[in-house]
Amino acid sequence: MITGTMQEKPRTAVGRPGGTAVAGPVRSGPGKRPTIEDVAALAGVSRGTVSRVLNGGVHVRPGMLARVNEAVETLGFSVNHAARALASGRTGSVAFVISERDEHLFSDPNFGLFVRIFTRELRKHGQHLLVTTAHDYEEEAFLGDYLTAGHVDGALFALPYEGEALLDRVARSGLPLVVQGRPIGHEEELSWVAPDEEASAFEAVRYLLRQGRRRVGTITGPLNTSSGRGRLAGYRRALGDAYSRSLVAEGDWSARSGLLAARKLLSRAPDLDGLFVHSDLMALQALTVLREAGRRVPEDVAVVGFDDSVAATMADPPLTTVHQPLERSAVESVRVLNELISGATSVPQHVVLATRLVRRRSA
Amino acid sequence: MITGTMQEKPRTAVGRPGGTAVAGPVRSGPGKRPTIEDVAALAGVSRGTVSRVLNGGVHVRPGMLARVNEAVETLGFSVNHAARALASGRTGSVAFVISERDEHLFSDPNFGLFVRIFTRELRKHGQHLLVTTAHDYEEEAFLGDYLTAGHVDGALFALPYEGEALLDRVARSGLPLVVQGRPIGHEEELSWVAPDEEASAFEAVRYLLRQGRRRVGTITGPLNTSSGRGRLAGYRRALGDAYSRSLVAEGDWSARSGLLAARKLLSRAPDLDGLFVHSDLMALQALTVLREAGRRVPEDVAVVGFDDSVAATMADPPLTTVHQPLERSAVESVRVLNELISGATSVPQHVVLATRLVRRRSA
DNA sequence: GTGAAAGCGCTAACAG
DNA sequence: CTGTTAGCGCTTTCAC
Repeated sequence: MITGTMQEKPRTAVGRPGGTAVAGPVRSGPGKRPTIEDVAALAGVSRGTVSRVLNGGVHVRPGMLARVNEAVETLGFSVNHAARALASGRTGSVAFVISERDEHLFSDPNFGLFVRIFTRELRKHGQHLLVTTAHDYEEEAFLGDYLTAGHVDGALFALPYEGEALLDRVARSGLPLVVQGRPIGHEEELSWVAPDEEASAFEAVRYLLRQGRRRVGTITGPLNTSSGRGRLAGYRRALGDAYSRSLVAEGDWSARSGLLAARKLLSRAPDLDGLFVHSDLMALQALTVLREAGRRVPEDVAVVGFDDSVAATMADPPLTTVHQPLERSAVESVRVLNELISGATSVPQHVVLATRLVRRRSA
Repeated sequence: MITGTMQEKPRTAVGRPGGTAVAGPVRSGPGKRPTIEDVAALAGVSRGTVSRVLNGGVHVRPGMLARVNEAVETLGFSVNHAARALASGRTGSVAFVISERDEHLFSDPNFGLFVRIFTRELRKHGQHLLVTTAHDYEEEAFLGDYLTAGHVDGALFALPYEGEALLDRVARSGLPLVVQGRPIGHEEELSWVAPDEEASAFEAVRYLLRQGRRRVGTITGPLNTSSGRGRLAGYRRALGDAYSRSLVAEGDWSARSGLLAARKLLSRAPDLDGLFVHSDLMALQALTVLREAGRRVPEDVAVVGFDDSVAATMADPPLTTVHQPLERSAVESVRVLNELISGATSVPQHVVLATRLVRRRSA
């Protein structure tokens, strides 16, 4: 229930008529940014020399260098990006492209990690990271305009779903790009970095089987993603003849879907004694369902999750789960992207990273 | 405990030697993007006409327009951003600047909402949103380079903490900018959009007092943010003579800090019968602490949170909380920013938005 | 309406 | 090492 508006005036907009101006460096003209020419004039050198100083100062006498830097300082000069990009053909920035039809990614703790590592790695090459998003078809087209207009030297794509139109378009434009995760339908012609989903799942399920579990179910991620599919494939290979459709329930990474899937599984296979869940978040829900159904974990049902998230350590019981080398993944992505940008490599690169099983109490 | 590496090979990098080339539009030269000149030649018109078509097609005969568009299509042409920006002085993009020393913001559900609304609003003006971040001092300086180099026409700053150096620098560069939340120390000279923190807190606490609560405590946000300070000020004003330092505990928005603060408060003031918490997340922890201490909510202690987050509805009992008009806030920010960019306004704008108390079961 | 031409501010190749 | 110069691709007057 809502009590109503606390404050009657819906908005107060207050312009400040006089007031102190924001302090700033000396400007040559009113509202005009100083150019490299202004710096050259003040330092008493040529435009070329200033440019050299700006680009690392190689082949410049220390004396000149100091004078130029001083002029830059007093003028408050900073390079005009557009001019530099036009002349050099390089922009010095890279986009992290997130096409999120749902809002999954922003609440994903991995997302922040990726941004952090990307930023750090790119900075080593003097590159800036721009996070760009699209939430629907129109925005996707608009973002496509941006990416193909030469704003960036390359793009890092977040885990795509099958048939993502934006990925197609940008790939066709020739912009160097690296995908996080296997891009279904583009495994060959695009570069990507991904954990070994199939092997991870295979090992996780084998681990359960070796403990004598005979009825091992699985709650999958969405099957239009390579993660969901790859993990299901590994599960299936590990189970072999013991595989049965009734042991599989599809989730969509969300907590709610995990809850529903666990219930479905339990009703279809009441003799379930093992469970491999494609994400920790869904696994946590499964734990709740199992408890409510009176099953002990791991005594009655052993559970393995995926992600090695913080939540996994705090679960009751703490979750045995698959750890992905996310940092490594981000680092490799930037490395590959820069090889593509520099032209050091022209063929698509595919990097598969090993995972490891983190054993805790749930299995 | 970690069982070890699942897969021996740490990485598999597979280049694709032959393979099919990525399909793409016709290119004039090898690796060269078509220019406006190529389009002009193909359409049999001048460069100027093509430019006009590209910029809305006003003052161009329909026939020409169609021919040019056709040429654009067959060439797969898209404008070179750098050249356009250099010639026009406008970039068509706006940065959302997030200087997050801790990782708070990315896990904040509000963050995704801001990105979504900003993107939507900017698109109405043909502008792109770039999310940019800095995690430490060096990255902040690097981001400052980016923002002051003319990459963007303006910047939207996420809720800043006191004395944020980046904000200072960018403000001094003259780049149009709007801050989300009152920027402490720059209230006058910068433009900002913020909820009425003081009034919100005042009303929330008065609501508790009107119920006959006499010992109302508060768990604050960090007191180096305007939110924390403003809400504390409103609390204090509402309490009047009943105010006491022992009723105040500072948190930092994190769940853990809420837990600790609630415990501290309860031990310092065992007769507590009301609690105003500056965020729902911290309030949820307080509920747990109160329950563990054997206090019933709301019978023994009435609790009011802040944010009206999803978690508030699912709390036990559902949380009475202050709803902020985040969407409105984002919309206003973009509006003000564009007034600044276009020059329609040259004085700083200050927008204060009303909030409303959402009454549920906890108070 | 349309074409021609003058830059936007910078880099990079070339002399010296 | 440093100055000179020719563009980078586009917008935007200015004539016609």
